[in-house]
Amino acid sequence: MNLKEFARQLGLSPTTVSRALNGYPEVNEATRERVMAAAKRLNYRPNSRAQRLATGRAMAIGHVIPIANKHEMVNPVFADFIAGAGETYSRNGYDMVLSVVPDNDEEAAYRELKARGTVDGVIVHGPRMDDPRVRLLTEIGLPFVVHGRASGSQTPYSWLDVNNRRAFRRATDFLLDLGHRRIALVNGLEFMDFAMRRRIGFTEAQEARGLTPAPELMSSAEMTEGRGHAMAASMLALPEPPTAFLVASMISGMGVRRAVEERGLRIGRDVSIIIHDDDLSYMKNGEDVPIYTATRSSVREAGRQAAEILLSLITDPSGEPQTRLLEAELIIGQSTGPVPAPART
Amino acid sequence: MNLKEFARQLGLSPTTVSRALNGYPEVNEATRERVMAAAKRLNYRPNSRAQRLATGRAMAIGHVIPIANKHEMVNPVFADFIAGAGETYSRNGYDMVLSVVPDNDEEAAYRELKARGTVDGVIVHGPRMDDPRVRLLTEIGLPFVVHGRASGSQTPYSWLDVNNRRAFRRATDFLLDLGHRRIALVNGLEFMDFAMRRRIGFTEAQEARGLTPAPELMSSAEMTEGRGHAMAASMLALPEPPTAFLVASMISGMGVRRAVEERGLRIGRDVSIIIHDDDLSYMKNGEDVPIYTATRSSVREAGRQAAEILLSLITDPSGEPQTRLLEAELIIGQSTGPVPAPART
DNA sequence: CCAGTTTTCCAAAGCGCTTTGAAGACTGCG
DNA sequence: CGCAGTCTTCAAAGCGCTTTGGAAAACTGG
Repeated sequence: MNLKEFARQLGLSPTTVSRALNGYPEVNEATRERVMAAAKRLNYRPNSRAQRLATGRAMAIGHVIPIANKHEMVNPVFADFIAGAGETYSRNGYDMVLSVVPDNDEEAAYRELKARGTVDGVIVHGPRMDDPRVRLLTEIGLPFVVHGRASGSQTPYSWLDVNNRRAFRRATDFLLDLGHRRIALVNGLEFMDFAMRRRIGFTEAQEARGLTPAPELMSSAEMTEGRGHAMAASMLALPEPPTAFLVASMISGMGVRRAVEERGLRIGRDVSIIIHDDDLSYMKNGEDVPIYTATRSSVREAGRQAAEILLSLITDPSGEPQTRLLEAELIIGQSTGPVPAPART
Repeated sequence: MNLKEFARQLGLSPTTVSRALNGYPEVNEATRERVMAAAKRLNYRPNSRAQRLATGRAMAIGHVIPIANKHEMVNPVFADFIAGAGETYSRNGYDMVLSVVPDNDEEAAYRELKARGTVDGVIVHGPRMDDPRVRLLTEIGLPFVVHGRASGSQTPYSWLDVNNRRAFRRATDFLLDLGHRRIALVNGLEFMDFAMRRRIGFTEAQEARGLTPAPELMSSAEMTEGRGHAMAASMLALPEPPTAFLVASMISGMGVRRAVEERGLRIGRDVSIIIHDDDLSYMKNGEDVPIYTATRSSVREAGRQAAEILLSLITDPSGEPQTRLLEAELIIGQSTGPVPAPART
């Protein structure tokens, strides 16, 4: 059923019906109700393809997911971010379109999205330092919001980020207050902007107390269970092993836990662990009592808010870039405790 | 730049240009090359909104993600499935559109997708037994492929599934062969079709040897670390605790591991664990040596293949429903070993 | 009761593409 | 040279909606 036929059945012109459906004021309230009721009854919905062509808007937001040629991983926070953003989109009548592209085609993917008018804007995921996508998108004029930040970008741009530096600084301070001096950093890949900021927070906290972070206790790799395990295992094998770990994610944290337990050490007593907790729905840090002490910030909420920013940018294209910095909370769990008496060795 | 203007610059009619671009035979090869070259040079891309209206095809596939009113979790395998399906879509010029909807609106979401013509087909995720979506989609005539199966459905439909029953039967047999007799099942929610099949495989293997599975060793819940931990912890506290666990996912498995270690038991020696491994890119079961013995089946590959089936269904709507059953492989890791001598108690 | 408003509705022109039906430009053959 | 047959190109009619510019109808107040 199309508009023409639907209007005919109502004895109205397509114009009036369209206006009634879209809430324009120049239609009698009684008429509008009649139209609305009939639409529901006859299950009429305007064809979205026609609507998009006529209005010139795609009513869709793009998310480009680059996949490395072989087995690059899908970012595990992705699902939750998407869920959050999707809520916002649905509420506002937008669709979410995902493009999975080989990572060397990413630029082409954005250009295509713009040229074909498939979406009205995009969210940029996993920004690196000085990320080229910022310039590209600014140049081609496709509205965007970065989830995270791209330090070093010349042009201003919209972003939403967690205050990673402060989060890791606070976590480090917490460990220092517990007496820990051999604190290890099990970081994500440090060309990622967020990981770089976390390292700065980690370092700053120690330097503020006149301490120098030991280079052998700072590691960075992909945030998987396996890599977390490997990094922790090798550090625990050092002559002066760490008494505490600051870990980039829940998943790496599980690897660290495994490494600690393999050495027969007790978490929270022999070794303390703080993780960053993205509050993923399928990876809860305990039900009531947190398992890990953690810096927590909901990535789902980040998705919701990033989407809101993007939609407002699209609605009002003249506006300034918008930025939003979320604070992580430090939640105390069972994985931390005072530094053990230096009995060992 | 639109087709009309682009054609004018080339000194051709829009008709010819359109045909050249779309590979129709009735255009001179020399002309086609000239058009192609110009398109690249001037960066012309047909507007997808107009194309979709004119062709009557959406060139998009929908994935509906239901979110329960409060904090329902996002399925952790979702990201990898999407990545796999997305590869197939991209290769074939299709977009992927995700709809995040409150779970009580799911039916309405499908109806809307159909009525508005936003997508050409959908993938159904997380089927339950006798899933109502199968009938709904058949009824409204929206092509679909189920990821998993919906046992009890009357009408035939297309699906792609892992042979969950056989996988769990083999895993159980493997444990039985190692001498285990107190084997626990830490299953997913059993109104989910895949979980129900796994339980059948688990039970069958034991019954085939004249054994009766102990009811107190069969549990089912959401597949989270926390729930896995809780189920395992309570079973380990039984007077006759299990010597082996068959676990529905890597994540639950981590909870089981934690419970085992909390009791001071060693995995692979005191207690064996087999998990089902979806081969998620961010949740690898070890780099070279598998951490867990596991039934493995790549959910990413499932995504790729399910998408292929759906596209073929769309291309040839007259065809029969297609089904595909993937076998999981049993891979041997470090988490299993012979049943310990009955020294305990 | 009527000119002037305001309200309510409509005809028709797009949006940028694809596709049908037809015409023009070439062939080869008698 | 003329014509049937084949290639190549084009004009115009949609696809199903929104939106502009009016016109008709329904209210106003003097």
